[in-house]
Amino acid sequence: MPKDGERGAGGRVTLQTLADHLGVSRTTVSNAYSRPDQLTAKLRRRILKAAEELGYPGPHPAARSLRRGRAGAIGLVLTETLPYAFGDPYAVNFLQGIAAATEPAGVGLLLLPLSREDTTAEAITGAAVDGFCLFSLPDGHPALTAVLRRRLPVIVVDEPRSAGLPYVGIDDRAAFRSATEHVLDLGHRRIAVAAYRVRFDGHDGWADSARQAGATFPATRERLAGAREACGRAGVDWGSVPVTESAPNEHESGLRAGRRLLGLDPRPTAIVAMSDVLAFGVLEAARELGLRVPENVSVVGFDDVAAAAAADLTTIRQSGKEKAATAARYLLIGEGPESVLLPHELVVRGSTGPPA
Amino acid sequence: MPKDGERGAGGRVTLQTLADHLGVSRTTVSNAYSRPDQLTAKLRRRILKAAEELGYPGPHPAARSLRRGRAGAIGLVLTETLPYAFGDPYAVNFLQGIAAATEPAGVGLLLLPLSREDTTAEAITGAAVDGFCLFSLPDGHPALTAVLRRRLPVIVVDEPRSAGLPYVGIDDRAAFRSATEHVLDLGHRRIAVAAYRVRFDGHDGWADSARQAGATFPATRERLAGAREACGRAGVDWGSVPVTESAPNEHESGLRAGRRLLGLDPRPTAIVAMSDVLAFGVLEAARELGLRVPENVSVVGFDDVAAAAAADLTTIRQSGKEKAATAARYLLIGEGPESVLLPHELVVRGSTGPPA
DNA sequence: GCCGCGTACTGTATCGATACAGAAACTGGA
DNA sequence: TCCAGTTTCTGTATCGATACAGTACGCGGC
Repeated sequence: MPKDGERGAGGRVTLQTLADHLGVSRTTVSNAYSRPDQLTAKLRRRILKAAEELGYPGPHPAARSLRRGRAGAIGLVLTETLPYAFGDPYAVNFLQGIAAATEPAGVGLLLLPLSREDTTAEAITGAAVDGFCLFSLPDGHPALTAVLRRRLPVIVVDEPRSAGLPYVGIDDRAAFRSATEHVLDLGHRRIAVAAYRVRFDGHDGWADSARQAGATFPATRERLAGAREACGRAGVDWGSVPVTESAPNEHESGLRAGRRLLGLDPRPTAIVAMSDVLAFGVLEAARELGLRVPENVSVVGFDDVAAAAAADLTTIRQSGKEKAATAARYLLIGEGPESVLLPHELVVRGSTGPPA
Repeated sequence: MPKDGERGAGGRVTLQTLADHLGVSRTTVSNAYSRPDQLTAKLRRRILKAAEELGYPGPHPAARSLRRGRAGAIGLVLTETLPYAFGDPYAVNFLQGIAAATEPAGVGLLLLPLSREDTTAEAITGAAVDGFCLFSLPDGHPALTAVLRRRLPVIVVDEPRSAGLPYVGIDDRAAFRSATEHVLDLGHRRIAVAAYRVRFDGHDGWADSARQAGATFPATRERLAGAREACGRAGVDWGSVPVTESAPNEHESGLRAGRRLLGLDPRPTAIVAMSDVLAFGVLEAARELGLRVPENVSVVGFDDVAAAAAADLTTIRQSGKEKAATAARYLLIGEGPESVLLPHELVVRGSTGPPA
C-alpha cells in the first residue's frame, strides 16, 4: 500500500496522491509543475485545479533538490554573529551587492553566521546550497575546512587569501599604505593606527608587535604591513607607532580606540583607521576631548561608506557592492577570472590636514 | 550495479561508497554522523578517517532533509528588494533579532526578497524551510498565497493582520495617534503627515483621500486612521492635512517628502513621519530651507532607531528586535501566544516644541 | 547450561520527487 | 492506405540518506 498515495489519516499530499486521484501518472503531475510544455494546457489546468482542492503544496523542495542535484541557493559564511554583521555598513553594502545578484536569478541566500565559539561549523555541513561565499574569515578558521569538505564552488571575499581559492578583494597593503602616506605627506610624524581585529579572539586593546606578528586576519596583517612600509619610507620608526585593535567593527569600538589613542602623551596628531565606522568612533572621542579635526588631530577612515561623505571623512574608497557582484557572478554562472583585485582610491576630505 | 556505491569515474562519494569500502553497512556509516552513540568510538573513528581519505562530504543535506522531514532553516519573506531592506535600520534591527534567535539554534536563515514585479513568488514555492516569517507584506500579495500553499508554520510581523495568521506587531493606530496628539497638544494646528508606502506600486508623492482609502499596507492604513482620530478629537479638519507618501523607506525619500511638505504655503508647523528614516530626510529638508527645529517646524519620527537619539528626534519607540524574538520563538519551538501586540511608547526629545 | 538483557551492527523500506526510455495516439504526406 | 514523425503520457530506476525492526553476540545470575 505504501506506493498508493491516497491520503491516509493525517497523511501528506504528494505527487502520487494527486496522480492517483486524477488517474494519471506521477510523472505527468510532476511535468505539470516542472515542464509545462510536456502536457496539454487542458490537462495541466485540471492537475493544478485538483492540486488546489487537495491541498498539494507543490513539489517538495528537498525531494526535488535531491533528484535534480541542485539546491537553488548559495551560502554566505560570515564571521561575527549576524547581529554585528548587519550593524557594519561595509558588510551591509556587501550583502546588498550579493542580494542584487541572487535575487533576479531566483537563487536563495542562506546566511551562515559563525560565532567565535562555533568550532564545528555544523551549519555549513548541513547547508542545502550549491556554493559558498566566504566573507572575511581569519586564517585557519574551522569553517574553511568544513566548506572545503563539501566540495562545492567557493569564493573568498577579502580574507583569507592564503587558501588558494578564487578570491575577490583589494590590495589591502597598498591601500592602507596610501592612507598612511597621506598623513605622512601632510607632515605628521606622531601617527597612530586604529586597527580592525588582528585575531579572532575578541581582544579589544593595544596590539603590540608580538600580536601584530601573530595576526590571523590577513587583511589586517597586510594593512599593518602597508602602514609599516609607509613609515619606513618616511623615516618614522614603526616601533613607536601605537596600534590599537578593535572588535567588532562598530562605532562603540572606535570610540574606545579613539579614547585610548587620544589619551596618549604625547598625543598622536593623526590617526589612521581600518574602517570608517572605527573612524567615526575616533571622531567622537576627539569631540569628547574638545579636540578639533583636522587642526588638532587628523583622521583617516577606510571603506568610504555612505556616511563618510556626510561626516567629511578622508578615507580609502573600496566597493563592497562591486566585490559582491563579482563573487556572485562567479558562483551563479561560473563566470569571470578566478581571482580579482578590485581598485581602491584615496578620497581626501576635510578630516585630514597638516599638523598644527 | 547501481546499488554498489564504489566510486565510478567522476562518481560521487556517498554513504554507500564508504560502507562498501569499509565492509560495514550503510546504516552504520550514517550512525557515525547522526547517532554517534550507536556504534563504538573505535569504529566511528575508523569511518570518519576513511571519509576523510575518500573525500566524503558528509551526509547530503537534501537527502537528509527529505528523509528526516525537516529542512533546518526558516524563510524570511521581505517585500522590497534586499538591497533596500538592508538600508532600513528598522528592518536591520529586525534581522538582527531574527538572527539572534536562529543562530544559537543552529537553524539557517533563508532570505526571500520579493520584488514588486515578482508575482509568482517561486522562491517561496521552492524554499527548503520549516516555516516562514512574513515581514511587512501588503494585503493580497501573491507571496501570501504561495506561503499558505506550503502548509508550514507561518508568522506575520507588522503586516498584514487580515490573514488570520499568528501575528506580531504593535497597535499602529494608537501609536501614530499618540504621535499626532503630541504635536496637537503642543498647540500645532497646521500639521502634515509623511507616510510610508500606502500601496505596493512605488508611488512617491501626494496621497490624496482616494489613495488613502485604497491603502493596501495595513500598518500605514491604521496609522493614518490614528492620525485622523487625533485630528478629529482636536478639531482639526483631516481633509486639510497634507499627506505625502514615500517609498522606499530611506533617507532620500524622506528628503523629497520634506521638500514637498515644507514647500507648501502655508507651511506646516509640524510634520509627523511614519519612520525615523523619513524623519531624518525631513530634518535635512528643513536644514536646506534654513528652518530651525523645533522653532520653525516640529518633526516626529517612528521606530526609535539608534540614530534617533543622536539626532534628538522625538519618536515612537517600538522594538524590531523584540518582534523578531517573538516571531522566532514561535517558529522555532512553537512557543508563545499565537498573536501578540507589543508595547510602543512616545519618546519626547528636542525635535518637537510649541509652534512659534 | 540456560535465560534474560543490553550493546553493536545489519537489512529493508521509505522519504518525494525527476530523468529517461518507451508506448500510445495523432498528424500529415506520398 | 501506410509509414515516418510528433505529441502526449506512462513506468521504472534512481537521487542519498534515515527509521525501525531484527540479528548476533557478550555477560551476569540462578
